[in-house]
Amino acid sequence: MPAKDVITAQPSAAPQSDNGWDSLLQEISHRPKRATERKQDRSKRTEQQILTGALRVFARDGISRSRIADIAAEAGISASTLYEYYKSKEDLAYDVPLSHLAEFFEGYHAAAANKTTRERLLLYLVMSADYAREHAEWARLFYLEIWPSIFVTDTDLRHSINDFTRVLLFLVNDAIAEGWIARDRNLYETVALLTGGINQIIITWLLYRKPRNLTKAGTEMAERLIAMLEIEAGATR
Amino acid sequence: MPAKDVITAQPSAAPQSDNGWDSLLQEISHRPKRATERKQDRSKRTEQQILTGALRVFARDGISRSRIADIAAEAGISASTLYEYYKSKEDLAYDVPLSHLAEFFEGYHAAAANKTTRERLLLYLVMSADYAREHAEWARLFYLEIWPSIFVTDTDLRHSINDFTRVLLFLVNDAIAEGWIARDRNLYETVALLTGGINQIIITWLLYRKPRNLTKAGTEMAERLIAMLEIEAGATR
DNA sequence: ATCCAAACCGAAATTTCTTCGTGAATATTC
DNA sequence: GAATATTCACGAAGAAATTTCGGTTTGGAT
Repeated sequence: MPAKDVITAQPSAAPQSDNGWDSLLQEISHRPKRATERKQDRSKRTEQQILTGALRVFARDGISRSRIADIAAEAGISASTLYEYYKSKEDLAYDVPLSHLAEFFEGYHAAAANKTTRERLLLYLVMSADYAREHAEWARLFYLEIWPSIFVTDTDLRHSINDFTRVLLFLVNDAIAEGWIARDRNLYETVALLTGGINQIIITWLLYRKPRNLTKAGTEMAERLIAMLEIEAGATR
Repeated sequence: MPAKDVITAQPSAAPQSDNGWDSLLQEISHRPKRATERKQDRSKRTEQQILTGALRVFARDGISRSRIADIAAEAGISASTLYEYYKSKEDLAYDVPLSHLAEFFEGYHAAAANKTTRERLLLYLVMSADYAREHAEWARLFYLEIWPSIFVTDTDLRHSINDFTRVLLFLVNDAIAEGWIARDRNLYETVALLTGGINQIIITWLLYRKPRNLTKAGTEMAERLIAMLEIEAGATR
């Protein structure tokens, strides 16, 4: 079944291509962890402590200023032991956000079940903002350092970042098929608009703690964006 | 004259408060350079060569991976000499984008003269994208490393980044006064929408070179954003 | 031409990341 | 449950980069 079918499918009240949806979210929230799994319980614990400590230190000092020695101390191990787990500081930095991303997608997948496309889109934007608020350290690392970094070539991470966009692409596609987002607008431009709008709110909050209430602001922005797209579709119909 | 006047002023065909506009752009495009000016011609040349070399190396390798020795080599000086000019690598990284920013604001100020608020807003967004295209190395450094960095405390740079938003705030304020942007919408949310939309296009271009034609995509996005705001204002009037 | 400050550089110090050899802890096999 | 193998941990040494320091050269005013 060519991907084009998603675009040319018939509009319907319930979101079409639910199979595509579930398999997409399935794939996204269960991306394989690293190939080499830890053998002993002790080291699974240590691995978790490294990730926790690294997240705290990276978020506090930024990747560049963070010191391996500090992270190791947070994790209660020596610096050299850390190299048994990650081959470099960069490698560690790029692994830290992955588990949170999977968690987000998993939570979203569950919350979006049995919803219309419009509700799913709204929920996605709202949950993005809300997850950033709930996991501010992670959000700092992810939105301010990882996402914009052109040097993220680590494939797992790059995939996960692209997944963020893929979900939106899927939903906007459905919305176009359902007729409430303008068909004659560039698909990627619409996605950029949605991503940009919500991310800008998140980034501003991370940098300046304004707006005070990120959940409220994210919801407002999400509702406004969707309403605008609907009006636009109506105006050009 | 309190700042509120900008908000409560009468709508008019030509943009009101042109004095405020000119003094804002004036201030923005002529932020003071560093306090200690170089004394000899030779070192003014060297300073320029450092900035040029640093921009190239930072854009190519990223701030973190860039080496002072490489930058010094590009500038044709020894590494230790570089420390006569900048007290650290970070310091240098944060100084590099400043002159380009001033140049952008200066160019915009000239281009925006004798235009309506709507034209000015459109021009601002379009020129932002276009300037990034024309100065891709600078844009990489600025949009992907500097802007999102929470650790930019260097006041000059922080000011300049905020200036980017201040111009939009000013224009949206005028547009609200003129009645073509909804008054009942949060001002900062509208600015976030504009900034986010256009930045997302720029960032995607920097990361993936898509869309191919950034100027065209930026123009499309800018026109769409403004049209949406106008429709929104009409719908809620 | 002389003098002084500014600019420059090589070498050394410092800081941080990373590797390596070895010993301790844990799991597996008999 | 002892012997063996594997995994995990660490201190010390090595490597790579930033930054400092002392002394030399250069530019420009007098």
